[in-house]
Amino acid sequence: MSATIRDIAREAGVSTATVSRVLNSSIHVNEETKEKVLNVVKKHNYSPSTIARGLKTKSIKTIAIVVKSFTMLHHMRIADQINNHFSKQGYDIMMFETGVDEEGMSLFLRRMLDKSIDGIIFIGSTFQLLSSLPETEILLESIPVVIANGWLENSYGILVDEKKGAEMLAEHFYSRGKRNFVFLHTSSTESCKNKISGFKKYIAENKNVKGCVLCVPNDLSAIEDALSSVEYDAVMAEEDVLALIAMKCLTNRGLRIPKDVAVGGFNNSALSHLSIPSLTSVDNKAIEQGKECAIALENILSEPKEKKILKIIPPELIIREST
Amino acid sequence: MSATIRDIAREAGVSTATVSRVLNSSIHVNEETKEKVLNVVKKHNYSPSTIARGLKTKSIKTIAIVVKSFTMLHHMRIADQINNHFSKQGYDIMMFETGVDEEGMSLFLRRMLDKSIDGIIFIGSTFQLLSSLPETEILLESIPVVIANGWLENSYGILVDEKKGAEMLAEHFYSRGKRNFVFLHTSSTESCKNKISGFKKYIAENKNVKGCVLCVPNDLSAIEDALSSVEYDAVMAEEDVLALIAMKCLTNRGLRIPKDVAVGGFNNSALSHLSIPSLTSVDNKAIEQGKECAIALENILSEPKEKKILKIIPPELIIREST
DNA sequence: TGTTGCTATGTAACCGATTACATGGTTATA
DNA sequence: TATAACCATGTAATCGGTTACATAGCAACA
Repeated sequence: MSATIRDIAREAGVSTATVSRVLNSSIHVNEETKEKVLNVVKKHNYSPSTIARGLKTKSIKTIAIVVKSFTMLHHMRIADQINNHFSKQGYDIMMFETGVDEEGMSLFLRRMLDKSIDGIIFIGSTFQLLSSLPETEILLESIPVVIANGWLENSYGILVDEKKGAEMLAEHFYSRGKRNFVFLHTSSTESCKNKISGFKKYIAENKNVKGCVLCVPNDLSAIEDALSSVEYDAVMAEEDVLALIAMKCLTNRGLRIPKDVAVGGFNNSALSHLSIPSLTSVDNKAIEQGKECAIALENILSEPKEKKILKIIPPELIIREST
Repeated sequence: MSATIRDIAREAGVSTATVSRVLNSSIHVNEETKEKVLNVVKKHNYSPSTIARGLKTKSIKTIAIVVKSFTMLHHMRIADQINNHFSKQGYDIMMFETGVDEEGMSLFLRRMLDKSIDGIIFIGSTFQLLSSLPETEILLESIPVVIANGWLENSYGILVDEKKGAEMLAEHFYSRGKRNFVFLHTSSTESCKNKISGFKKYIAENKNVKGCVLCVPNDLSAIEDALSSVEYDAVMAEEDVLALIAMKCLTNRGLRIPKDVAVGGFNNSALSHLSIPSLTSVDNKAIEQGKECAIALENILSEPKEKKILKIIPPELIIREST
């Protein structure tokens, strides 16, 4: 259908090697020939087949981004930054949504290997589970890998200090006069565990503060029930959306926010300044994380030796009306 | 690094053709040979290179999804469905985030052509602009294209009847006793224009209803100003997030929702039942749209003749506390 | 027995690029 | 003038698969 390098070569009266040289401008080519070739190229709107090139060069200039779900906004914000960075450099982005079961994951990793993908970025602490898969070792040997919000030996990890974030939020509750905290969560990802450990640490270090951790199913009435079952004056929710749900439950029960109960979440998502009252949230720095991931991967691509690095980004507490 | 078909062939004592046949099970192969080959394949964890195969077969089994931004949740919900559908069939998903300027778009289309991509799905009415680009014609001839929320001649379009949705919401305002509407928007996409035309149609057909359209910059204080400048008892916002912003402004001014002002949005996003009060919204059927897109593309892939079809999905009004 | 047909498999061309190596021409150096 | 060095370009192998065509073995049929 569309022209091949041979067509161009024939029409320009040169060999395919010369056409290739003109296009990749590696070695010097006579100006005249160069121009002649470029004219034919332009005339036919020719652009070399990525696949054919990839077969020889072992690179198809594409980065894989792996997320648990396309609808997790926080992760997509990270992906967005990665895309911005790499599309400027002529890379394409392949996106994978993986279930979290180990079997699906193994299958996925194996598929990854036959595609000559240049690098992989996993987004989300979910992918910590990679460490337990036998395929992971082979993968790490063959393809540069960066993980956002997680870390594996022999890979490059970008983390936000979520434990610290939880401590900051707890500290802030305290400064508002609250003494009886609840940590509310529906998942039990690594990320959530980190937050819980920060929460518990704060409580342990401040004897006049009480606190408990509530794990609830992701369901409005279940959350309502759970929140009615204990006493508290501050709720820390695993994530902004969950914080909004909590706020809704509290408001329904006639409690005033932040007077009766303070509420805080994580991620500083777009929603947090839209709710009424607006939501205090720990910003987990999606944009920075995305940028750092992209830079990290780019470095590995150009300097294949550097690996095994862990970069920790400090979170930031964004105070709004809910506390 | 990893084994090639020749390695497998040698070790199994057969020719590469036989290995290929075993793996693609096209022609019948002797059971014994088949088993022998499969053993070697399993032993080396061999899986054929997608690229090498693609060079010959002109298909790399990947679908491109094109969106304006990864952070547009409504579009990502559609993408999510498409991914679910195609990953089951062994396809990979390449995702592109494009600016909306024509130049970037042209460049993008050209790049698309050298990748032997099996099909493209554009998500969003933004991509209506394709109709004005010269490259589009070539693209449509060479690759199956489906558009969600838009339509081009010679392509397959999946649309939600947004005009109707706006009328439904207006009708609903009316039934709640409201007579003076505002349509609030920040963008001027095709999608938004459709909603406005439904809004205006309703007003034109109901003489005792007044209404105006406010176009505002996407900025909290600008929206606050705009909403203070006119009189109304119902606000229809282009999109749920904008509706939430409007609700926030109204609440700040001491207006009660829905008693003083009713508010409705579009997309029935996850937020809409979390706000206080929860938000009435026109469900634009992201899940159905995604599924229909995937099915449509799959049909085109198997029956290349069928094209030029337009499928219209009816929206659904989800009534909540804000009206 | 000779022809036909079928099955199982091998041989090698091909997909469309890149690139190591070869070549021929020109210029600089001894 | 012979040799080296360099430049511009062509030739052909190569990447790792698929597949049209060839072939060999065997059964069936007239």
